Amino acid sequence: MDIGEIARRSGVSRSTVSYALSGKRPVSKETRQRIQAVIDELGYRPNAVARALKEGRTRTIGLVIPPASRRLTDLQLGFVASVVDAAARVDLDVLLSPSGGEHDRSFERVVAGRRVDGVIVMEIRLEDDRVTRLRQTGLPFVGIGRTGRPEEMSWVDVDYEMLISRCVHHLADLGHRRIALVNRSAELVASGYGPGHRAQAGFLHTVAERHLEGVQTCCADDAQSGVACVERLLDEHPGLTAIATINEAAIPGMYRALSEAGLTVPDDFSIAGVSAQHWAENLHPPLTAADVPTDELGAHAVEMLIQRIADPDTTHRHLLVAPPISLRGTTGPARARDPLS
Amino acid sequence: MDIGEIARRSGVSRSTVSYALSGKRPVSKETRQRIQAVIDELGYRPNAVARALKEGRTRTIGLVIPPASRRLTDLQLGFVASVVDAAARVDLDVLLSPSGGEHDRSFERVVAGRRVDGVIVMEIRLEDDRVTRLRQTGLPFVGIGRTGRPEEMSWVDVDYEMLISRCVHHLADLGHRRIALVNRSAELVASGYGPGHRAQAGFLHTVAERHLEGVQTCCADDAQSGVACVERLLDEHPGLTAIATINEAAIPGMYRALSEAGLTVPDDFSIAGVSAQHWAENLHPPLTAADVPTDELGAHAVEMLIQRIADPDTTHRHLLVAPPISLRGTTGPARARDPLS
DNA sequence: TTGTAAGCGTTATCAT
DNA sequence: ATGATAACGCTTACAA
Repeated sequence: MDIGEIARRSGVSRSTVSYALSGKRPVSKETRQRIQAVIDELGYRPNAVARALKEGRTRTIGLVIPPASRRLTDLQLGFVASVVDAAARVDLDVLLSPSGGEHDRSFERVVAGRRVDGVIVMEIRLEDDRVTRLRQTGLPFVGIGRTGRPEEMSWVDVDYEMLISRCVHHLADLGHRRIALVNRSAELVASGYGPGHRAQAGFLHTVAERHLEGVQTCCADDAQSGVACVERLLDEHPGLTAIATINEAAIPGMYRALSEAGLTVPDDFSIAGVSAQHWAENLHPPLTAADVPTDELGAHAVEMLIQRIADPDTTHRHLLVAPPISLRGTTGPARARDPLS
Repeated sequence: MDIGEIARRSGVSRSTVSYALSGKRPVSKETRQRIQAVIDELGYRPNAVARALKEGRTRTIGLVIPPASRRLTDLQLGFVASVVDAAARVDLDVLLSPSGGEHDRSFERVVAGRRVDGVIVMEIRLEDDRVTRLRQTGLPFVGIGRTGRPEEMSWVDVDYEMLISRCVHHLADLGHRRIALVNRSAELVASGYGPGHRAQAGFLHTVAERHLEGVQTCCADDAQSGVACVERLLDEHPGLTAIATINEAAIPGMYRALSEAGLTVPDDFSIAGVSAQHWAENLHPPLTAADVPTDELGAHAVEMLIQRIADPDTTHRHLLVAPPISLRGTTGPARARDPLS
């Protein structure tokens, strides 16, 4: 059943049906009602594909997520949820593209095949092939995260440099002198993952500024790795009393390793991080952390994208958030660790 | 730039370009190379929308998820990931539709607008409007979950009835006599959520069979509710020594409430559940649970859907899994609780 | 081996 | 107020 069918049955032309539906030109009340009756009877709905072809837009946005095979972190999930939610609110559909690996067939399909009006890209690297490709095609896009030349694109991002710096300051204020940064996975950081590098930068300059002893390490995004990471840290750096981290997925493991080493948090050891709010709250003990407002960021990304789709030549907009650190249960005054315990 | 542009520049007709691309009819080596050169130079990619209109299929499947606003459980996330993954593997894109609430505009758009070739629906109720609607439209679909008349549709599902029954048997074998079932939220169950009802059925008949004292309760899908739920349970049923549950999101809260009540797991209290494997493993202590193979289920759902798309009239297929219970750290021999402690 | 042309279901520009 | 008709970009009979 197509628009022609409706036209025939209501005794009007196809254009009249189209106009009755869109309201873009006046249609007499009687014909409109007659058409509507037929539509209701047959349950007709315009074919979105045909409309997209004709109109040159799909009313769909692409969301480029990390490959689904490796589990997404809670923060990433928060972004996905908020983008989907914000898009649904303005009647946009979301096409998922799990990309970032090598042969991004899905990415190419979505982007080069013009299946979408614009794209939101997650987990951006300082040098990012997908961004390069998007720029080539001219398809409007917004990053959740930014490249090394951030002026040249629209993005929303978390100010990891600032946040880690604040964490370190906070820990230093509590008297901690030996502090570790637990970063995301080594591969991710090596591949130029922005937050990893910026967290590192924030860590280094604050450690220097406060004359602390800083050690940084990478850790894969899971609890087991968190355990191994902290065990190694405690072993190699007996004087360590605190951790700052952007690796939320590893935190439960850190807790475990600490407690198995006989250390209580926050009495013997402090942890401060960057995380999704509900995640931080639901940990036990609840994590002292900067709560990333994923909802706000995702909604803004969608809004920016819509604007770029409407007018691709507007100047780029940026949103960098540095939420305050919420004091919860994992940071306290430094207490010297007995290297033999 | 369209296929006509490529045709012009290579001095052939548009159909030749199309055939050179699809290989559906032989094209001489020279012309093919000439065409390919032009394509490479201009970076041409066929417009997926036009192709979809012509071919009558979109090479896209819809995935109907619970509204993104209320957080998805780990199990749900596991399904989403595995569907996206399985679809990507066979070059299908996934269009997300957060539906199930009241105003399912997104669902209507996707389904009635024929934006997809088929749909996978999550969180199916015993009576499900979306299933009814899909049946009306004739669009191929597969459920992750099943309605009250499961023969009439294709689905994959977890045998919650069997699994909860096994949990209860396991706990009974360990000597527990007073056992609670912690279900999903009251609204969900009231709305006819299949797993909730089937878990209940399994619980009731096994409790009867083993002559146990069973109490069932609902609990929202979050840690806080888990705390409240267990507090109430301990308060109202002093003899309770074990819980069986399908509410994974509430488990961290249950742990907390138990430990705050001075009860250790599994020495004083046992818990057995149904959950995603990594979730069960990463809890502390790791949860004795039936590990739902989300990967297998998601992949099967996609495979079934592809088959139904290819031949909408094949008989319905079903996959009901009842993974074994993995013994981990949360179940042990019953020990009488001191009602005054 | 290649070209011509119809048609997928819309929307929108002309007419009337 | 309404109708005829030309696109949108592609695939695929049907011809040559």
